[in-house]
Amino acid sequence: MTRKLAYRNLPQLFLRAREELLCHFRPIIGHFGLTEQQWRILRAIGEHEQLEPREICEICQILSPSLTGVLSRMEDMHLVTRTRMEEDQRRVIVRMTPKAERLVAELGPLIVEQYRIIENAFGAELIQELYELMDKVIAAERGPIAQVRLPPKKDWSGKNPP
Amino acid sequence: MTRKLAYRNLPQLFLRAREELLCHFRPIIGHFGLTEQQWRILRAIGEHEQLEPREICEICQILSPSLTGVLSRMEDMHLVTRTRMEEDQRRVIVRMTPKAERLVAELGPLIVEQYRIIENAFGAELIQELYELMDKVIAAERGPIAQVRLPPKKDWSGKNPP
DNA sequence: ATTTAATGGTTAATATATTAACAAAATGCC
DNA sequence: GGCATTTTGTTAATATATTAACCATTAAAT
Repeated sequence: MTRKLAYRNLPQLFLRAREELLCHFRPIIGHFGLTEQQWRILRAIGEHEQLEPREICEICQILSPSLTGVLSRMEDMHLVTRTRMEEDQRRVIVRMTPKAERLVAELGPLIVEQYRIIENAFGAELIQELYELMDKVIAAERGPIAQVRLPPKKDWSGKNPP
Repeated sequence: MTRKLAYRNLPQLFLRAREELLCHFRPIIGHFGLTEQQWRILRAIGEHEQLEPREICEICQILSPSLTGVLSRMEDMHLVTRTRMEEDQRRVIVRMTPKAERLVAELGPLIVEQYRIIENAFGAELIQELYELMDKVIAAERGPIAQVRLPPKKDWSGKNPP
């Protein structure tokens, strides 16, 4: 049990906590032939009627190059449509197809129900505290955070024996 | 702002919170030519001297098939060694190379320092609360959690027009 | 009116995530 | 001893993540 480093690792804990919850939703989403990201996107569009890719990126925490592929596949599945804007030929509008709306109408309530089950299991007050703390982490106004000074670069990843 | 669904989404918040922290470490890790997962693994081995793949999976929150590739690449980079156990030919021991130990010796303190900076920016008490809540989410003893009943499967992902 | 810089998306290359299927070694049982 | 079962890792196929480079369009500056 030699611990050479302090082992506190919040990002890691967030990942585990996320998985602790997600594992109860994954079966539902998968049952409908969707991936987690596809569902996140449908859900986001469902809440806003229509969105532009960069908005989806922000809401769903997906990077732009990644989103391109996801949307493309969802288009192939006839779940969303992408239409270029007239006034600004760079921008794009993403909308749900009727098919996707029917899907969300079936899937959505199951997710909500599963949330209720989890909230009961975890306890409402714990869930409440979590929301509050997450808000503090995410939405808080903080000045810019300093970066430690980095040493000059060496070639650590080189494929030559040490 | 039509919200057809309740929009509470804890897993999503965990993801954002994680990114809120991780973005301050990514530059450091990248500077040394490592990926986030590679660093997680080195750090884990650094704390335990040696680990078996399934232990790494559990500690680092990486699935087995994914780990196979990561370890393989780290082996190519001469950062870790994989040796099969004599007594049980299925199992494997993963260790750091001296090169990796030097890397950790340089990288580790920078991570710790960056943690201190972040802790200051976020406030020690917030960080403390986060650790406590995460423990409640992760380590808590809870009975099995029910799953909502799923409807019969339809072919939502089919590539035929609705 | 040009030139320049910024914006919104995409492509490319590599790394990781996810699910299913698989293979070999160990374990338990008869 | 022989066979079913479990355990540990891996392979395969597909989806997403990450960084860098790129391209077309628009906005800004001269």
